[in-house]
Order: sequence, then structure tokens, then C-alpha cells
Amino acid sequence: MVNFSQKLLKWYNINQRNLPWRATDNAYKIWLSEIILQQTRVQQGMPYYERFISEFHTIYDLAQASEDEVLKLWEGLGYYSRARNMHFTARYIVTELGGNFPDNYSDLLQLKGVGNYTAAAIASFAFKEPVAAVDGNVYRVLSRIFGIKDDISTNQAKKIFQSLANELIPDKNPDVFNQAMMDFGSMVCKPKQPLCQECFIQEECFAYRNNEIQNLPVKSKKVKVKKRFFHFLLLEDVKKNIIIEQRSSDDIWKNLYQFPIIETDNEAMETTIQSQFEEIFYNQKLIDFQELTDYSIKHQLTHQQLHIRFFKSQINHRAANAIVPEDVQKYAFPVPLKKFLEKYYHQS
DNA sequence: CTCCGGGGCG
DNA sequence: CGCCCCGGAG
Repeated sequence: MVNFSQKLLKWYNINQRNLPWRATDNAYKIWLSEIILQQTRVQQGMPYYERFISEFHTIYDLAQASEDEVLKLWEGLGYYSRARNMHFTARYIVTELGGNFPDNYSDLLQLKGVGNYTAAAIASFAFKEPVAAVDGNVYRVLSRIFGIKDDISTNQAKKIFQSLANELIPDKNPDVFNQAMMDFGSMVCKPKQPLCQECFIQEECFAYRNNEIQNLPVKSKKVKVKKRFFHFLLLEDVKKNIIIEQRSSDDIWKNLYQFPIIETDNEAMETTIQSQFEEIFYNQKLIDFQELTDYSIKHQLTHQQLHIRFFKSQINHRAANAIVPEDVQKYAFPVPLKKFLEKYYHQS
């Protein structure tokens, strides 16, 4: 086991992934990539990274953008607070730090949207600080190889893994070690069906020797999923313009856009929805109110199961806050609404 | 269809 | 510690 780090580096030397943000030591680009990759697979994050970099070459460009622009570019990636925090932090660094990116672990940790993992990743990749970047891959790799059964959702376990990783990380090329751990975790020591047969540490791996691969890492989590019932109204005025609004409350999809909405606690009848919409638009007659039954969907979030239905109607005058349908592409919508729009305007 | 994986915030 | 999102695997 003493040779684990050396074997890992040898493996990495041959098998490393070629990722665009690894070809740079530009802290801004590394930070951007790490924020995008939080809770996100490389495959999905890659095109977003390319678009953000080409749209915002420097942190000044990102700081100058509006939040709406940033959210629009982030559209579809999920966990939108990452985008809001990233934008906030860009402005903070430009206005408060004179555009100088923090250059060490503890200063990086102060930034909004930057936690333990991301601070370590930036510190080691951009500034070669020997601090271990412990992400989900690393928990998995270390728990299996060393047989650590502490529940990784607890703070105590996180400290144990962090300090073990900090013992393993070499002073020389700590960035390479961190990359290697994560590549190994995602390519070989995978959550499901890990490639133990081609693993360099197989014979010494606790989980493999004890047939505990499926049991490690130990992770307790009991999320209770709440059901919510969303009813969106595609309301066209006489100009065929539609009404959208920005979500602002402290809820999912904050600051993204949507259609007028009625939310209920349970499955609701169409007539109930109609009368509730009529209350919202109390001074206007809703013409030809009907449900677009083909568009109903269930959308799963971590803690919520959304039952989404769509309705359409018209009003016989011109609405002040309506937009032309072609302009929906300027606004950031949650994925289910984005899919609705694509389907609706594609075929009608 | 359901479930799982992946960091940080308030 | 509850909550934030989506795509892909099963």
C-alpha cells in the first residue's frame, strides 16, 4: 500500500483524460471549469465550459455580463445557484480584489460557491499547493482501497478522508496527484461495475479482497420527496405574444423564467385550474381555455417530484408584459419548460 | 419508469 | 442538515 501513490501516478501517466481546462494554469478558467463540474459529469459540462470561455474570455467579461445572460448560458445545467454565485464572485473579484484571483486554499475558500473541494482543486491546479481535492471519486477510491466504513455524509468522515488524502498527496506535482485520483475514480473505480480486473491495486484493495465493493463507500441518505403540482398557462394576446415571468421567490429555479403558474397540493381538475387562473387575471376574459394534454410530464428533482401540466388560452387585447414567441430563446427556462417550448413551437 | 451520482449554501 | 438539478444507467 505504500506504493499506492506511485502506482496511481504511473497509471495516470498512461490513462489520463485529455480535458481542456487541464491545459492551462489560468485560475479563472480552472475556477470556471470546477464550478461547472460540481455535481455534473464531464460529458455534460464540457460544452458549457467551451461556451462560457468563448463568451467570457476573462473574469472581467464575466463580471460585466448581466445575471440573465449568465443564467441563459447556464440553462439546462441545473443547480442554478452555481451560476448566480459564480457571477457574484466574478464581480467580487473584479471590484474588491482588483481582478486578482485568490492564490491559496484558505483565501479561495472564502469565495461564494467555492467549498473545500473546489478550493483545493484550484489551489493545486493553478498554484501547485499540496492540498488534496476530495470529491465523490476520492471518497469512493479511498473507502474501497483502505476499507474505511465511515458514513461519508457525516462531517467527521469528511475530515478523516481529507486528512488521509492529504497524507497521500506528494509535495511535488500535487495537481497531477489530484487529477489522477479523480480520473482513476471515474474511469476504473466506478460506482457501479468498477473495472477491478484491470486495476493496479486490486490485490491490495480492501473492498476487492473482502467482497465489499458494492458496500463502499458507506453513504446514508434518506431524502423524502415532496410532490408538487404545477400548472402553466401559455397565454397569448391578440398579437400572439405570450406572457412570461421571472421566478423570484426562495424556491427552485430561482431567477429563471416561466409562464403564469398555479400550484396545487394535489391533483386538480381542469375547471379548478381555469377558475384560479381567472382569479389571477381577474380583469380579463380567458378565451378558449384548454389543457394541452400531450405535454403533461413528471419531472424529478432531488427532493421534489413535479407533476407538470400545460394549458393555453387567449386574451382579446394586447398584453404589456408579453414577448414574441421568437424571443423565448433569450430567456433561461428550466429544462421541462425548455422542452415544452421546443416541442410546442416546433410543431405548431 | 425509478434511481443514482455529484459540492456547496443558508 | 435540508435543499438545490439534470442526464444517464438500470
